[in-house]
Formats: sequence, structure tokens, C-alpha cells
Amino acid sequence: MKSKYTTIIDIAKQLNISKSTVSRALTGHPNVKEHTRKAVMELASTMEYQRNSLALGFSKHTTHTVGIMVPEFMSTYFPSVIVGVQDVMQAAGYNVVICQQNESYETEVANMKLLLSYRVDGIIVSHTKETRNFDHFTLAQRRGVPLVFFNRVPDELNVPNVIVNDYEAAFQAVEHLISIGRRRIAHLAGPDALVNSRLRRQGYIDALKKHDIPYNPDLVLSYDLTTEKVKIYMKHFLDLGTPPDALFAINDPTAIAAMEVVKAKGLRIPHDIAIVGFSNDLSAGLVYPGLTTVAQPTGEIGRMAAEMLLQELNAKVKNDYSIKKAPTTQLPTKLIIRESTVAKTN
Amino acid sequence: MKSKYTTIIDIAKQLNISKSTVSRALTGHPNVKEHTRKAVMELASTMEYQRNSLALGFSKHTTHTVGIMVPEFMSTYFPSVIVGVQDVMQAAGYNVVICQQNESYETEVANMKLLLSYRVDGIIVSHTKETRNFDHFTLAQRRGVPLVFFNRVPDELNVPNVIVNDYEAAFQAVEHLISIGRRRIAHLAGPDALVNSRLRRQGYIDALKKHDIPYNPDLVLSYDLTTEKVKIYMKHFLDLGTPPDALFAINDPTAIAAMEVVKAKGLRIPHDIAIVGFSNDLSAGLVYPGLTTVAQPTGEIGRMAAEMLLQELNAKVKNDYSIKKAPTTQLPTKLIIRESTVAKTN
DNA sequence: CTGTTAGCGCATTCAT
DNA sequence: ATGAATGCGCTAACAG
Repeated sequence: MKSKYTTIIDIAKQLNISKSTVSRALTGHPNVKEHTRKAVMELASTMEYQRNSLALGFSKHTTHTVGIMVPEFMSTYFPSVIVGVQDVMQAAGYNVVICQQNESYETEVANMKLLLSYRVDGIIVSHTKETRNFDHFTLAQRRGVPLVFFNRVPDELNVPNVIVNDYEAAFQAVEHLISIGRRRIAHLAGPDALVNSRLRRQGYIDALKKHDIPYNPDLVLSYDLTTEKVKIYMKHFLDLGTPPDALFAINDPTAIAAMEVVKAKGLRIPHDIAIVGFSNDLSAGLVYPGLTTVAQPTGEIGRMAAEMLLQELNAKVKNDYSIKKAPTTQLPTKLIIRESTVAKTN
Repeated sequence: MKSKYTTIIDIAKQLNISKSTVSRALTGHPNVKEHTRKAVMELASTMEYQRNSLALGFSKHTTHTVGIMVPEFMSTYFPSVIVGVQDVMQAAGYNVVICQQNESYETEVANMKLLLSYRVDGIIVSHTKETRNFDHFTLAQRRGVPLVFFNRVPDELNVPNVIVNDYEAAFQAVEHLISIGRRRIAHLAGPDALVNSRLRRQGYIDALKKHDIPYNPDLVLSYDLTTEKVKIYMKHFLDLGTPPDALFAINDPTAIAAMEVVKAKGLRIPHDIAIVGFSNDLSAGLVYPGLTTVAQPTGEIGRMAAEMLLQELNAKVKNDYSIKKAPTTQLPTKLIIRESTVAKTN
């Protein structure tokens, strides 16, 4: 099968020189006569030569391409991290391939195999909420493909990662609720399998403890991050004999879905129930009332993850994280106070 | 340089058979003894054999991978189209690689070259707002790589595409504003270079005409889709001697930014000014008041675009759109009426 | 400065 | 049912 793409052989034939010379001219090798180089460049341009990265990666065992795997991208969190990653990687001469898992473990495994089969040089990952088995990640490591995790970092793996202090951020968020006089604070938590979900819950618990508010398990529900469940669980909270006067939600979509339930029931936010989310999704500033939430430096998270991956890629001797501790970068969060906790005083 | 990846040669050596046999076993060729096949499969599994797609695509001139290029993904529009594309393409056995242009023409050209250099089999595209030159698209066509456009489809190119009836949808949206008694309807339009921007503006103009409302150029501004500009232009509208009593915005982010300006000025929505957006972004239902907007079937757009691309890929004889008309699919829109045009009657 | 050659991993055609 | 040989496009080592 003859491809429509121009090859260096086509160029070489036309110019009556060897393909090596063409290759050298094209890659900017010093040992090429200026005249020859110019001729090659010109012909390559008119013939619209398009380098075959498959052949190149195939023969060089390196593709100058990295993958980024995210569990979903319907919130603004992951897209803005991706933009940060692209910034840094492209500046460093790498291509970035984006894979989206739709929160499906199977898709995650399939995408990992896809990236490996295309021999990407490294991968930046945030795993799905379903992921319990991490063999596909260790496989990459065994193949010498460095990984950098962010946001959802498995406890089970010793890998370089970029995180925020979920525990501390949650602690502060709940302290804020306490500071505005709330005592019956409910928490809609994420799946226990997610480390950041566990950390945020612990921050919640410890903040209560610090302020001598007894921990009430009835006010905490872990759920699978689907909107329908929020409605059910939130209704359940509101139907309690003594309903909560505040809610700390695992993330902004959860908080916003909960707000809908509260408003539908005719309760006022924050008067009857104050609400805090997490991540400062774009929509947090748009909903009514504005959602108090923990801002994460998404672009910076992406850039840092990319920097860390570059470190791995450029290491003269590959880091072996089966024998030494993997580096971690912790970035600061910031509590953004809006009207869902503090009503505007006009 | 020795790769850490297992190859069919490794397997062949261990089993003392030829790599041809291994290849046949792995690809499910009929002519392999059951015993041999089983041995190969088992060893491949224990050695964690990972097929080298580079080598395969390289020798077969086909990669079973398609690209999708989107101008941005901070709104929910493009991500949900992508999910639709992935649905169909993955079911058809194709891999999907996502590229994001950040609304930059240069990035678009670079990403196109990236995809071509990786020899993707086809590409689904929505171009950036900056794109005026389409050579990178015709290049793909000349290379025999089929393209399918959606949302932003260049007039200049005869290519398969999936669209909605922007003209009709805009017409209806404006008629809705007229039906609630508005006569001074402003329009924040997008760049003229975008076909759908021009169509929406024409729908706006013709709806006015139909209802004998004189077209007032002072009430129409085309802009570059950056939030800062919305603030400036919207303020300008509101400062007019007779400010508009309604706004039809090119898209939801524009409408939402405009709402902020209106609210900051102490005006009421929809009482003083009614607002309509376009695309039914997730945030349209979250802002206060809820934004009336034109819903687009995003998932279906992605699925259709993928179906059309599969048609091209499976065509026994390549369609030559320099001599015949490219197919187009038009999907229905739906005006979603919320409180930004019709206040709730409690 | 340039040409020749080997080799990357795989499917495939041609032998056997 | 299996092995040997070929070619895909490119870079780099080697030879001049």
C-alpha cells in the first residue's frame, strides 16, 4: 500500500542525493552543505513533507509525547489542569495526548494500554473513582514510563505527585462554618477509596473535635459522586428530626446539586443552611447564592505535574521508586467566601 | 538502546518458534496449532507483552486512531461532544486522541501537524476563532485523511460536517424575546469570521424584520469572545440614552458575563433587561436567574460526527470532495426558557 | 560533507 | 502449521 505522504526517500530521489543527507538536512545536523540544506528544505516544503513520527518513535524508542489521563472533564477542574500541563510540556518540546476515562476503571486500563502501545514517554494521571486495582500503573513503571499523579493519588503507590492539603483545607472550611455559628454540620463525602475524600472527611471530623462539637455519624454520608444520589442523601438530611444548619460537600458539583434540593424545599441559603464546596469550579461563582468553596490552583497543579514529569524524563539515571521515596509537591488552597455561607450585607 | 518492552521476538525465542508464528497466534490467525497458540498467549501474558502500535501503524499505514481538535474546553459544550465521539469511535475499535487549541490558530496548525505526523486515520474538527487560513485542513485532505467538522464549519471548505440550524435557532430565540414584549433587543455577536456567528446574527436581524422592528446597528456589537470585552460592551449598551430591554448573546459565557454587568448596575433581569444565550452550557441552569438559551444536542453532535467519520473511513473508494458535495447533518435545537426572560410566577 | 548500511517490531507473502 | 524473508520511514554508526 502506497501512502500519500512524502518521505525522505522521495525527496532524496528528486535531488539525486541519499536519504541520509536529506535526514541530516531536515534535522539540522551540522555536517550538511548550506546549498544542499537549502535545496532539501525547499523541496520538503513544496512537497509538504510531514515527518512520520511513527517511524521515528519506532526506531528511536522515544516519542516526545506524554499522556495525561483524567477521570472526567465536565467540571472545569480537570480541563484547567490540562491547560497547565500543555503549557509546560509544549514549551519543553513535548506533545500532549489527552485521555478521558468517564470515571470508568475499564476505560482507564484501556487508555493506559493505548498510551503504552503508542510508547509515550511519560504519563500524568488522576485515577477514576472506581479504581481499586493499580496494576496498570505499576505496569507502566516496570516499562520505564514515569508517572506523576495529581488530585487523586493512590495510597498504595509510591509515585511522584502534586497535591493540595486536603485535610487542612477541609479543616479550615469547616472551621469557617463553625465561626459563623453553625454546630450541626453535615458532610457529603466521596467514596472511601479516594484518598482525598478520606482526608477531607478527617479534616471535617477534626475541626468539629477542636471546637468541642461531638461527631455525629448520622450527619455524614459517603456517596458515589452521582448527582441523583446527592438529591436522595440531601433530602434525607433535610428530613432529619433536627436537620443540619450547614453542609460541607466533597466538591462543588455536590454542593450545587445540594443547593438545588435545599432551594426546592423552600429553605434559605445560608440562613437555614450554609453550604461549602471544594475546588472553586467555575460554576461556584455563578450559582445563586454564590458558593463558598476551597479554591485549588488548577493551572499551577498542571504546570507542577508537568515539571515533575520533566524531571523524571530528564533524569540521567531513572529514579527507582521501589527503593526510594517519591517526591511530592503540595500547593496552597484558599477558602473563597461567598454568599452560601455569609449573606451579603447591602 | 534496548527497550524494556517485550517483543514478539522475545516470546519466539523463549518458545523456540519463529516470530511469524507468534505474530499469527497473537493476531488470531487461523493457521496456528491450538497448542502453540495457547503457549504463546500464556507467555505473552506473563511477560506482559504490549503490542507496539508504532511499529504496527508504521508498517500497516493505518493506526486505528482518530483525532479530535477543539478550540477550547472550559465550557461544557466541547467536552460533551468529545464524550459522544469517544462513545462511537471506541465501539468501532478506534482510539481517540484529543487536542485542545486554546483558541490559538498557531496551536491548531501545530496540533494538526502532530496528528498527521502520528498518521491518524481521520480527524474531527471545530476550528479556533482565530482561524482564517485553512491550508492545514486541505493538507490533511490531500494526504487522504478524512475530516469531519462540527460547530465551527468553514464556509471556504467543502467538508462533511455536523451542524445545527444556527440561523433558525437564533431567529426563534429573538422571536421569543419579541413575544414577551421586547422591542429594543441588543445582540452581542461573535467574530464575523465564524460562520455560526454570522448565521446567528442574520437570524436576529430577520426576526426583527419579520416583526417590523427596525434594525438598529447601534445595538449590535461583534466581539472576540473574551470576557473582558463583554464587560466593556455591555456597559456601553446600558449607558445608551435608551438602553436595550433585551439581549441576545452569541453564547452562554457571553450571556452570563453580561448578566454580571447588569446585576452590578442594579438592574433587574428580566424586568429591566431580558437575556438569552446559546448552547445550554451546564452553567446556564445554575446562574441566577436561570438563563434562557438554545439547547444543542452535544452528545448527539459528537456521535453523529463520529458516524460520519466512520463512513469516510469505511468507504471502499475515498470520497473526493473537490468534485462532489460533502454531506452535512443538521441536528435539532430547542429553546430552553428560564427566568432570564420569563420571571417565575409563584 | 556525503553515501551505505543496519536496525527498530510487526504483519505478510512466499516457501516448505 | 510453520519458518524465512521483506518492507514500512527514519536515524545513526560507519566508511569514505
